[in-house]
Amino acid sequence: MSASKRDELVQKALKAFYRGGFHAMGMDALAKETGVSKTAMYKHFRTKEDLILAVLRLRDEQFRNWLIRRVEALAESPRGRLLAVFDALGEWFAEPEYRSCMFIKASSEYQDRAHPIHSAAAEHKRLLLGYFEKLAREAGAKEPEELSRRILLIKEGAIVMAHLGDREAVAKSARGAAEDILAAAL
Amino acid sequence: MSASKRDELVQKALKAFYRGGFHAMGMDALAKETGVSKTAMYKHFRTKEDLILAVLRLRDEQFRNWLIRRVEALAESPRGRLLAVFDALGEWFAEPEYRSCMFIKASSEYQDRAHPIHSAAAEHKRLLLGYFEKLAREAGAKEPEELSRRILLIKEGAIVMAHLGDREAVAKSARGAAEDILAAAL
DNA sequence: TTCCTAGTTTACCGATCGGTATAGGAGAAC
DNA sequence: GTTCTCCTATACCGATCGGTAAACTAGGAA
Repeated sequence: MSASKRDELVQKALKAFYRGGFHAMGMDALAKETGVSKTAMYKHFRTKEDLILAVLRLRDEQFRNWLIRRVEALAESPRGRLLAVFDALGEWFAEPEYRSCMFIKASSEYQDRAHPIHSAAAEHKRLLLGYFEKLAREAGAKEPEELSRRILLIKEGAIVMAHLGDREAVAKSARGAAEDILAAAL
Repeated sequence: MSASKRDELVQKALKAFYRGGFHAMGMDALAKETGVSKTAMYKHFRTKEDLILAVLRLRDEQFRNWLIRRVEALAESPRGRLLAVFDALGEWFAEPEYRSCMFIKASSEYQDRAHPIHSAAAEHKRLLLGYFEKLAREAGAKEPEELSRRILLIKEGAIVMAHLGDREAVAKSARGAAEDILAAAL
């Protein structure tokens, strides 16, 4: 089992599902887009669902690594980093390929809370919340748990609205909202 | 063309699409769920897309009417009403049938900004923004446009997170975040 | 050389997709 | 009673769905 080919498939499938949606992207179309034959895909993954779960695992790792790296490059203090989250988001929104959050879309298409895909989406948000909570604690917040929930709320709202409206204005408003919330919480 | 039968179809289709998703809910399954024959459905709507657009029009009207009615019942002052938005949301989240926002899901499945379904979702958010802006203006906000954007941001974030995590905690945090933002904006 | 592995192409499976055609039934209007 | 409207049920269309079977090829190891 060539691990590199498998990873290549997951990476290309990630892009394809991100652009096309999970139900709308069929396995035949996926084979054509990735350049990997259907037979090979089913050698690596028993079902489409398994492939999607692998895609989500990759995306979770990819996104959180990117966000943390970016935030740490943009600001030094914990407080500055909580705000830098929204500068990083602004950069993401400015990419022409931006199409909302893969996990929000996954939970939209697989709504049952018991479904593994829905759970994977929830887990991603939980991990993000953990990072924000760490920053909030370092920043000396009175209630770091509550502050991190509010930061996450604004982040998710920004992602949704950036997909539907003026992306630049959304990033700015989100940062402004975060400033107000930080001012009240520290 | 019996208008009442048509409306009945749209109402039942709304529930079916809300539970099942747009791509996942096929026209045969829809006929079974609504009790309306496929032939009759295609007498009223030329395509599935047309039916979905009618569903979204109904949902927009339904949701905004409900929200405005609820907000006006919960508080008298414009400031209080901006906060009551999140009490109303909390009531919505508590319903067992709650499954996120139909328009967020629509824009997740139809991502192209030029697609009529995506546009309908964007329009719904624009109308909500208008309502919040009116309240912000009445409340005497320095920048009502900016304040309304921030309120909408928190509302959308709350809807997403309520779909993925602890709904009660989300509603509370959203209200708290809105309080901070109102305090800074008025 | 021989064998195994990892991948390919092509074709196929039953089911479902969105959409249509046909025939007929129930009820109101004339 | 007849016609028109609105609906039904059933069957069908070609295309695509997720998934599988079979035969083949290229490369590396024994």
